[in-house]
Amino acid sequence: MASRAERFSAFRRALREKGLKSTSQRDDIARTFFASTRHLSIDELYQEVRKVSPRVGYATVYRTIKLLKECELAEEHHFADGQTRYENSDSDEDHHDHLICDSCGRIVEFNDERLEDLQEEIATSLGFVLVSHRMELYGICRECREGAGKGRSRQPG
Amino acid sequence: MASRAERFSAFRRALREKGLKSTSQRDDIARTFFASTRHLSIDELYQEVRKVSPRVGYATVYRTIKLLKECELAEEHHFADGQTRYENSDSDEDHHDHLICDSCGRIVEFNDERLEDLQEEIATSLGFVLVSHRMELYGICRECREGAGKGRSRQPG
DNA sequence: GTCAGTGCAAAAGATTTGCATGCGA
DNA sequence: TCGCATGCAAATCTTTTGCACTGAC
Repeated sequence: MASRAERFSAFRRALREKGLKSTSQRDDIARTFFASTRHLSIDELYQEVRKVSPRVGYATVYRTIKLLKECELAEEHHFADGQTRYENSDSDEDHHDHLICDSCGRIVEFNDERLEDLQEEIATSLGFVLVSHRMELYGICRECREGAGKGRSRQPG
Repeated sequence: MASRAERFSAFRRALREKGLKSTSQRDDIARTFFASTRHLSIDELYQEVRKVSPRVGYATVYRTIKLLKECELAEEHHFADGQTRYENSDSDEDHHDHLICDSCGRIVEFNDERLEDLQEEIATSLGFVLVSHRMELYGICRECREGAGKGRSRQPG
């Protein structure tokens, strides 16, 4: 798993290769994004970045997260709550899926090779060549069941 | 699998039970929706309904599809293309997932018990009680591969 | 006759875009 | 210097809401 610093370098390198400029806004946004381990919404990222650099606009955050997606450093998720969220992704790392608590919003990542194999098999049997997939499990986590649903209150991360 | 007529009756019955009125607009929208086997976007549904009843507004379509969801007669999907689509659902029928062609947009439904079992097992092992899940596979269908990607052009159904 | 339902337009929320200005290479 | 990047505001796009009028019960 690449460190924050390595990802940040990868971003600068990617910009250079694309002939794009490094700017203080892009740096601040990328650094803030890489520093988070949560699944950030644009608004959360914007609020965080504003703490460091109070003049950045929404548009720049949108434009920069788009660049991060293109560099495969950010992964976009549309979970059931409707909010678009972005996650630090890492091509070195194995693919993972998400298990989300319907009560507190907690997001747990998991990886299961059997699942991946089964998906491949299903796609093939239907005549498809599998390119990607999306899978989310929704349920109630142990803390919420034991605390009668009063776990953390909807703070996905 | 319930027939169109049975679903339509189920809808009228559900409205009555909720103390809501049956109106010609609701009837037209529901009938149009039940007549489709595709995964309709709001706009597609709206266009179809307008052929039958040219004065219905978007708002009524939105409001009616919301009712259909509450009655569990419509299922909402947010596929990767960003468009919200609605599918005829049927509680008599087994749950199914979707396999979507990245090239032509074709949507194939499938069901695999092993997948369901595996999901249950994964959720349990992480301390969750599984409530629901969402799973979509993306790939390239045989027709698009053989036709060099020139299959049907982005007409999900 | 009543009150929920409808159509329209306006509002709201998320994202994108146009444009004058700023700043990195 | 030159042109891409930025910030702002306006434009889009999707979905929801307010309101006066209509129509189902």
